[in-house]
Amino acid sequence: MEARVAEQSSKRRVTLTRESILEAALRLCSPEGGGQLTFSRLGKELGADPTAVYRHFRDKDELVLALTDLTVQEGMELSRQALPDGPSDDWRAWLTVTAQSVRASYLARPALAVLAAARTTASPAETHSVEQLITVLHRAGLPVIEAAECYRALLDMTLAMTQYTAAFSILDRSAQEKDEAAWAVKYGMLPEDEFPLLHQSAPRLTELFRDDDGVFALVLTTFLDGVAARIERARKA
Amino acid sequence: MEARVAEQSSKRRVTLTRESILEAALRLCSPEGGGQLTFSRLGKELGADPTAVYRHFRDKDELVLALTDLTVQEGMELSRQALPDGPSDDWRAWLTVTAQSVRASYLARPALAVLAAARTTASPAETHSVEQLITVLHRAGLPVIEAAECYRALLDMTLAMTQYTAAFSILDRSAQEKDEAAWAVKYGMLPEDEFPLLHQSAPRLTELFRDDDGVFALVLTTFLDGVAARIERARKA
DNA sequence: CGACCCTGTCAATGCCATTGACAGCGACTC
DNA sequence: GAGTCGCTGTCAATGGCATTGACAGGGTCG
Repeated sequence: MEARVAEQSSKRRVTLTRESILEAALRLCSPEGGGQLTFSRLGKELGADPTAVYRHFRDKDELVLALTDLTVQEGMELSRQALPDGPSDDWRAWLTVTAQSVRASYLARPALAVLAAARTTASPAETHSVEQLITVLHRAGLPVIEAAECYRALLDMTLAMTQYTAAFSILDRSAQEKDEAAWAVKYGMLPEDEFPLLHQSAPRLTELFRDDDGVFALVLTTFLDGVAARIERARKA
Repeated sequence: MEARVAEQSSKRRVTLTRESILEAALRLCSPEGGGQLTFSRLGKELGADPTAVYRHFRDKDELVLALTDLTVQEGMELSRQALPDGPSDDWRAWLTVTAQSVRASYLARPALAVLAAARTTASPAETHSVEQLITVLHRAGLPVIEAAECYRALLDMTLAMTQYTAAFSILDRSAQEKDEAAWAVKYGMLPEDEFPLLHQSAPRLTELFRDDDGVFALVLTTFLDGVAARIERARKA
């Protein structure tokens, strides 16, 4: 390694590492990076032949898996910064922050969210966070098993809805507008006498159409209300 | 149209209709039909040239949109059969049945669920069902707007989680097992002293791993508990 | 110094959606 | 009833994609 500088960059052979590839891939997944992850783009981004990546990841699936790991991990990290060190008693804040952090990490890379699809990351990224989360729920009064179930339910729901949002955000403007227009028309034309309630709530529904974050917030708080009910029930028993 | 019979089937020109295409496409989306929707497969299924479909749908997106419409519609239809005619007072049953029906319709065609991704079907399929659903919630004590929000939240959550499940079910066995194995190992090796609660709930968590329906049921009932709390709150005010 | 492996390169394969030119055929016009 | 037009199926071609196998340079280890 004699520091032969990169002036010959034209034909210089680049050296890839697992890390450099992951980094570049994450960049590509973000909207600023183009929002599409393909081998050819990845090759260009790295200044190497697209197929060189295969030396480090068996196939695209493995690459995506590693990326989701990083992303969930980042989300958990993010939530840790926003939360007090030790397990506090404010379970609601814990769950909210965790869910929103994971969601935010994913939404920063919509392309990844779409590819990740069903892959519930196998590595309980940041196991400590998970343990703490369950602890918080348990201290609030939930039996351990039930607390674990809540954690799992919350995470899956969050991932699913986030991926859903991401998929939509990736569509080109035209498709999005097409959807929105159709939606607005349908709700605007509802005969008031046949669908009184729907007609009455139409404005709110159209408003919610493009507001995925709003819908997510809705689902989340309702879910948390459910958890609260569960906790209360457990305490009485 | 002189009933020249199909003995000349080799070079006979098939006539496509929007309906016949949709039908064939739905067939392809089901696991029995191969579980993959592509133009070439669709062409073969119809006995026509793949590109003939373009005469009836501008592109794949339009086709998929029409298919999701049909599917949600079928789900709503299904739920109507399982429910009493007029709006009853058992809002919980209503929401449960609706969610599970829509989910079932989608899961019968995992390939579609994956393609549909973010496309919240623009046509409020079976507007009557929606109106009824909101009515039920409103009669239970929820303000109209809030009832509409609940409907939207429930539907989106259901669609998102279902698509999530579908995506996983489409992976080949090997990938699924890879995930599962990694998962089990991770949870099995957790040091008990560092992660006491996680260690304790590991069996339940691994059990939930492949049980997407179980997780969905969990999310759903928790969500409904939340709705119940909301209703109670609204009644008091 | 030689064998070997790690890793980047290159050319090729096969699937996919999509397009444009063409062709049969029915309907409609004069 | 002949000509014209438009609807719709066919065919060949394009460009993007993941993936594979043969090759090659260069570093390492014996």
